[in-house]
Amino acid sequence: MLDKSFDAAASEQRQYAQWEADGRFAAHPESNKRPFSIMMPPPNVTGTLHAGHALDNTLQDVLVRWRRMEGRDALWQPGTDHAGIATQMVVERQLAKDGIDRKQIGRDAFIERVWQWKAQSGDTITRQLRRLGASPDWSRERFTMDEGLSEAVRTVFVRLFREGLIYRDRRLVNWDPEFGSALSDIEVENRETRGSMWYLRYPLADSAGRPTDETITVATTRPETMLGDSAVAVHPEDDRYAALVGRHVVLPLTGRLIPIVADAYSDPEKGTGAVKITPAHDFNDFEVGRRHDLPMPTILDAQAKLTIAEIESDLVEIDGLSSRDFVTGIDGQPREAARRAIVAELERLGWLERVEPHTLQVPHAERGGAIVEPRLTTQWYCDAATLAKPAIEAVEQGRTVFVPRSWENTFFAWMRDIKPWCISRQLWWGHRIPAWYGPDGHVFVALDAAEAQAQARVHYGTETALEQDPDVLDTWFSSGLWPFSTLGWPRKTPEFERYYPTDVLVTGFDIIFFWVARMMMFGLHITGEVPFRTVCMHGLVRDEQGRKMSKSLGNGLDPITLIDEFGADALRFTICALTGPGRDIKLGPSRVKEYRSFVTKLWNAARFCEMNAVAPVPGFDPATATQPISHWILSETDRVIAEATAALEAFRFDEYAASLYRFTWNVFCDWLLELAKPLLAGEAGAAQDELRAVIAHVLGTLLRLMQPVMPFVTETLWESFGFGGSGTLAAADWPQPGLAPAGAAEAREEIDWLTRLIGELRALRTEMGVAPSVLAPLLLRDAAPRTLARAERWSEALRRMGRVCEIAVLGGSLPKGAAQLVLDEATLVIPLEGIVDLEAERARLGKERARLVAEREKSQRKLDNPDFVARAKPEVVEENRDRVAGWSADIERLDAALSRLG
RNA sequence: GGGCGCGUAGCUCAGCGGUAGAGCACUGCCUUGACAUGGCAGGGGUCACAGGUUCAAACCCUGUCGCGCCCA
Repeated sequence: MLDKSFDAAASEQRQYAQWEADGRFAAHPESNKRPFSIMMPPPNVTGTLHAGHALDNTLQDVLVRWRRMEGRDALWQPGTDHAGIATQMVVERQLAKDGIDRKQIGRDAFIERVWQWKAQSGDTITRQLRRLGASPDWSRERFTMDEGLSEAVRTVFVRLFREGLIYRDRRLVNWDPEFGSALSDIEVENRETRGSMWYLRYPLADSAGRPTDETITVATTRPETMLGDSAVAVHPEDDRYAALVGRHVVLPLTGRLIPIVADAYSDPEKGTGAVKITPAHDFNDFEVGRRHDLPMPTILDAQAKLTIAEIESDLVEIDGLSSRDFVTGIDGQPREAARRAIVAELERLGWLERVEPHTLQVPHAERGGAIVEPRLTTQWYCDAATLAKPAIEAVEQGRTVFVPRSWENTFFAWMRDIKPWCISRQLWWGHRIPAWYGPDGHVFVALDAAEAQAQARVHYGTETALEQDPDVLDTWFSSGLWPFSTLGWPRKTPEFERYYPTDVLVTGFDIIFFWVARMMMFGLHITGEVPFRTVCMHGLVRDEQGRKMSKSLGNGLDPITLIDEFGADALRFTICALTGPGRDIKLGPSRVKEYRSFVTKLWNAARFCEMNAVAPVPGFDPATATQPISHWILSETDRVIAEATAALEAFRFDEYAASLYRFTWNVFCDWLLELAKPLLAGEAGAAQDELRAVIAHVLGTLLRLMQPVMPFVTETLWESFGFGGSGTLAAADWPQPGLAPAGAAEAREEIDWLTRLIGELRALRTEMGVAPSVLAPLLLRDAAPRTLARAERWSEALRRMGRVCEIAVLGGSLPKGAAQLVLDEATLVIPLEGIVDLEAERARLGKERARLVAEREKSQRKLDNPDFVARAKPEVVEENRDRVAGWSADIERLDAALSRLG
């Protein structure tokens, strides 16, 4: 006997353990089934499950569980990411609590600490994924810093280096001064910030290089960088400044002479139209500097402190304009302090013209939040533009398809304008770059130290000590290899042969650049094949008000709390129900609570079945069912199978959930079980046996359809009903339509008639204010023999659901105080003496008549339009003719009913 | 500034060329023997706005307004 309510917590623990013990999640590369593979986006190894993971993994789990039932050999590849910056930051903070700096303990000891931290917290998120019910093949779990995956990283690095697609370059890079590392473009987020626009006057120099009274005013948001200016740029077509191009200005504070150059980068509309050029501290200025071959002095160091080393020798003392003492005095100041000092000094000397409030975009490190500083350094780069071409083609040709398709535009836009990818990071935690340097700086790139040493021997002709590059690779470099490195590549493995390219990637659009693009580039270049055939993009999880979840708002949702409170099935179903194509979802406890009642509804429906001795009948064939109710529910079941399957095929998780919800609640519970009640409570016999067998069959089908989204409650019911042993629903067959036997169309019509009749009766009684306890006769007038037979057949259901006490044919005149209904060819008379008032009934029928007349008008107007009849599709015209005819007949019957009232 | 998306019932959203829908919320009735985590019935919408295409527009096109995101 089923408990009064579903105990989610107990079921979850037991079922999950059972599935794992039975190896239900395992891929079978040796099998001859058709493979189906999904790569789980690897979460941060030391992270915890957030709402975004819950969404992403629920969708993947639904797909995987469904495909397994379809008989595919499914590989859902799990694993975790070492998340270089994030993880190193966490461990550094831990050390900082004990007052330790990582440099004090050294690289090896620090890395040891990170591994310890990983060992301690590394399985948190995989445990949490289990709570969610996720069913990846845990036996194949991988970590980006596993030896195999690290070998893949080295192999790819060496290969790309040899192909010239990885190289070292000295150029401007995004620098995180707090962390002391380079970042890639996309790890920087621009935040709108209120700041100022400073207008600085620079004096023009005469031919001897001395300052004159003439000045040019430049506008800048970063006055402190003026010490590193190497030009002033004006637009080539800006008449105001045409005469000044080629002359020089004397840079205040430093006394250095810098040229005025013409460059289209300068926008005549902005500021004064003249802009200071600081090539070592601004990306646009860097390009201008390259075009005009300008010097590029660096004036901020790795900590973003002022450094004058590169300008010191050029400092010139000019009274009222520049001062060596001032400049040397602020050497080593943080950039903010340096700015204040420089602005104050310029103002004191009269070179600050004015200051205006100004909002600007300030680059911040995506992780950590430090203000990013452009900095001139030598880093390793990957030639992303070259790698992007085949990736773009693959999507253009549809070898990889985005769902929804519109994301392809975002992908194209970014890929077509991709910049060199800075892949080196000045961190300790990560894949160390497989490059070694000789004493003269010559670089040897090799799979390991021994191979590098061998190269050096050849190069130098003698044994020479080498030093490995201290830097590590961007984390996304290794995650870009995930679809094949997890399958054993670069070794030839059966897994790689079988599961690559993968079928689907499910991920949020926020990492389309970070991850999807990199996997496409690497996958195609390294293996020659796309990494996945379909990319299913979903949105972000927001809170119930639609706000982005953030630590600062404190509105983050903990999926585990939701699971504790409402059960994993409820959370999973909620996620599916809310996941429209590519749209953000608004999630919160109230939404999950809403859908928990659906889990409860299913449970109670099953309980009812159990109490009525509904149980699977071995060998039962639905095709042998004979009763209309059986035919009807089997054809409804066919429909839900088709709908659910089509929805999953189209990645429409919302439609999948909605079709299950509708069928379970509005068909199975509201009609099938209600109509079955009198039959189940009635005489035993073949009809009752058939009905029980059919209900059991439908319930079993329903459990199978729901297993992917609600694995726990369905598995529990599956076992209790004896559909199969414990934990076997996950391995059951996916239902196929075709259950309804011949004659189902007739049965559909009959049950449709019955439900319409009951609906009309209920509405009428409510409108008349008839208490449910009062039963009323149902008299049929002008009813066809078939209608009479149907009414007779369903008399008990009509009694219970329509509150009808007896059914009879009405030939003569209308009884006193009777209400009338028009249904198809028949008029139904419901005598309710003492309740129905003649005037009220007349008004009610009149209102109904008016409604039908209005409906008929709409269609008639169309038919009166010759263009409509001539041009509309014939079936549409026909449909409207039918409607008009139907309504006309109904109106006639209503008129008859009205005249009978007298 | 460029691109993408969204504006449909109080809320969350589906529908994307042929009679405006669902869930939740709301109102009324119902302690009927699966479920009050329930049942039954009901109210509620110039489908942001303005043009256009079409026999027919929430749906297609153009523009406007508002909101969001991404890229400069």
